[in-house]
Amino acid sequence: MRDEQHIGVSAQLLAWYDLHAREMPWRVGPAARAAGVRPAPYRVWLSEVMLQQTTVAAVRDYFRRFTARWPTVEALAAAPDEAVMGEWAGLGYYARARNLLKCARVVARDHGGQFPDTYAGLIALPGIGPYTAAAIAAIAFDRAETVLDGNVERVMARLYDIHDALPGSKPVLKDHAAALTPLDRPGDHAQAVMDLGATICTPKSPACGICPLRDPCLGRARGTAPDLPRKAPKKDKPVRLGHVYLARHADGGWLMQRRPDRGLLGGMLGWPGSDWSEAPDPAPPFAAQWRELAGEVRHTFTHFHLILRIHTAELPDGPPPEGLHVVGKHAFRPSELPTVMRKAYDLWRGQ
DNA sequence: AAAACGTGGTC
DNA sequence: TGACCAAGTTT
Repeated sequence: MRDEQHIGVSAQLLAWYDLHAREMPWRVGPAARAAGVRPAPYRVWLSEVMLQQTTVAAVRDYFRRFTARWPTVEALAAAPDEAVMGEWAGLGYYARARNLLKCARVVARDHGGQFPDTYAGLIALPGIGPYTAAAIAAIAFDRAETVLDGNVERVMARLYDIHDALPGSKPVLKDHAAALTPLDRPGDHAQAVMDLGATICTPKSPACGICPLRDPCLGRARGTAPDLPRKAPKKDKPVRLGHVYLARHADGGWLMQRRPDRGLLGGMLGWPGSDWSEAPDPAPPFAAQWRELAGEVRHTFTHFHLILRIHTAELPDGPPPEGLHVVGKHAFRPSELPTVMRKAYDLWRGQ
């Protein structure tokens, strides 16, 4: 339900956004927006997928490189898998890149290169969940859908002083967010709430003094805002060990492995090696005098810490072992490796 | 429904 | 310096 209180809050928010919206490569400027220009659905989709669990600062350059290399969804759909995975390297959550390509190919093949313009049509596509479907529908197609991301959850929990912990409180927070969603400019409203959460209503030490919603905010009035939203405690991360093997040919090529299309770092290029566990068996890809580098790579994934030992040897002539291939000196680009694999290469380079 | 799934910045 | 956190989705 939407009453005068909600209308007042969303008006405040839009007024603030018109003055303080941050420049982003996927946004259209205020003047063009006022003239009714909407961002291309392809660009909205690409940016929203990149922004899943990822900061604006990290996404900017990736977005620019992707749109320069693949300006349309048809161009992206026609790209080889390895090119897209290589361009995504370093951004993390690589299932996003695999689903991005799947989605582009469905849109190109089954929808004539046009993204569906409804929540229901969008959420049926790979890699598009409730948040992203609502975001694209609102921002690209001006539909009055309500987005619920981490920012919106935090802003709603504080604005209405909701003490129930996430994720159980999601439905209540969504109801509040929906009541605020205007029929006019729903896309700008969605981006306004998220910008507010990212710049003013921050997780720690929110800037309530300069917040456009300081008057109606219950959390601020009651002093609870900085401690909201409550969340279930996180589990601690176990430590796992692993070995990787950097085999370099005299001509400068490297022995590498394309990881299987599912699971950790799925679809990405990497070094052959052991499994990652409490007590991994060393697993050199061929028999040789392997030399263990001094030092180690430490890397933290979402759910475990990894300590990686790096081994190196010269790669002999002849066909590579089963499942592996040689990446030539000029084809090898560290920037196309996931970060943990690039760290292993950096350690080798520094020896 | 809970767990898997990356990374870099921040305090 | 290590925990927390970011414009979530999939299984």
